[in-house]
Amino acid sequence: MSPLTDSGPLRADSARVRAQMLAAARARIGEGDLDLPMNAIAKAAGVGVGTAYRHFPTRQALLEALAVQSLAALVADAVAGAADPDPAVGFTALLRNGLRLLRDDPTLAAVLSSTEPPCLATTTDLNAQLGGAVQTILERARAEGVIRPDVTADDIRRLICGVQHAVAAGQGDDAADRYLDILLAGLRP
Amino acid sequence: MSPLTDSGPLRADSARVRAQMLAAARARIGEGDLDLPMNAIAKAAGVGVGTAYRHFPTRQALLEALAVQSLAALVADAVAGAADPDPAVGFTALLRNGLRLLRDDPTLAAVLSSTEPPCLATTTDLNAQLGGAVQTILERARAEGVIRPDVTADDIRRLICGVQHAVAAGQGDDAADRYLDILLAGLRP
DNA sequence: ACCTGAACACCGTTCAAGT
DNA sequence: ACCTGAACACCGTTCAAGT
Repeated sequence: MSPLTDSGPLRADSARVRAQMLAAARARIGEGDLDLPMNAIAKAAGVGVGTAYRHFPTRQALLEALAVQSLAALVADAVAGAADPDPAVGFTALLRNGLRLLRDDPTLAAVLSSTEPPCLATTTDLNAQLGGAVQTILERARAEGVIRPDVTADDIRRLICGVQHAVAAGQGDDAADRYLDILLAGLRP
Repeated sequence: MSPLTDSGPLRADSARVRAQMLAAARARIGEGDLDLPMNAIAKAAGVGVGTAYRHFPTRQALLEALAVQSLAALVADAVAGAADPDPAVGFTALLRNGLRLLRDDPTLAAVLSSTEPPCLATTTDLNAQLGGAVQTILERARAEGVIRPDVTADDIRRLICGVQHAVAAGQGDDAADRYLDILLAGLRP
């Protein structure tokens, strides 16, 4: 069973290698270093480069594996938002939570704003779940008349990534809340 | 006179090398290749790598040199917008023109959304001119009551780069106009 | 079967040697 | 003075050889 199928349990040592690589990559990212040299990560994880490539054939695959946690959290938030009694509250909560997750995890921003199709089936699944939940939120908000009628789930994904980009294009100031507010105001009908 | 001072005329051959490098870099970018390998550009321009580095000590310097045209055009647009009889018109024209220039020139996006200070004095100058003109536009629009009072020139820079990012995070669709509209609506008081 | 790491190609950057 | 390109360090990626 290849790790690439990402279905079924891995052998114990394979899972260990995978975890060590992810930990090494996260350590690098934690130090602000956003690019992930395969050679360096393999060495830090104590495995040969070939083994590293067997687990993550491309840097994008590694990036997606790192982002799975945050992406799953975002899906959970979106599902919760879709079930909120007040559609407007669910909608604003989605944007607020999304922006927070994007700020806390740079790999999520990389995965969410990528134009390429995902490497991992898990990412594809989570993306689909996210799209479904966001669409539900939008339909309910639209029925309530609290958002522009022409906004799609894909628009929301792109716009929230754009706001994150704007927030990141400055020093650690109070921009996040203000920009989120501007986006919310702009999305009202 | 070193080319790095970017003041005063260059010797004829130096100017030729510079132009050849910029042309080679633009050719690469034109093919969608956004990173600029110094070795490859030096070879394409027919000069040694050392000479390439004397002209552009870092890739950021090369990027800024490529962006100067677009940045100057944006400054001109902003100055024109600041002189518009109708502050609201000047303001919307600024955002519209800015987004168009960002879409047409990927190097402008790289330079405008960079958090690092510029390499070239020219970039610093143009940035300052741009900031001044945008601030004038904002003050006039604020006096007219057509924008939120707390929006700064830096916010505008970051937000327009964010919208560009959102536009770029999709296929060639009609997103640019819609996202610009959302931003404009969000910026109203 | 799986893992290793030498090996090849490539890019950034410097600097001794040329003119 | 200025230019050249060999040279060194580094990273991506593959694959023959080991276990």
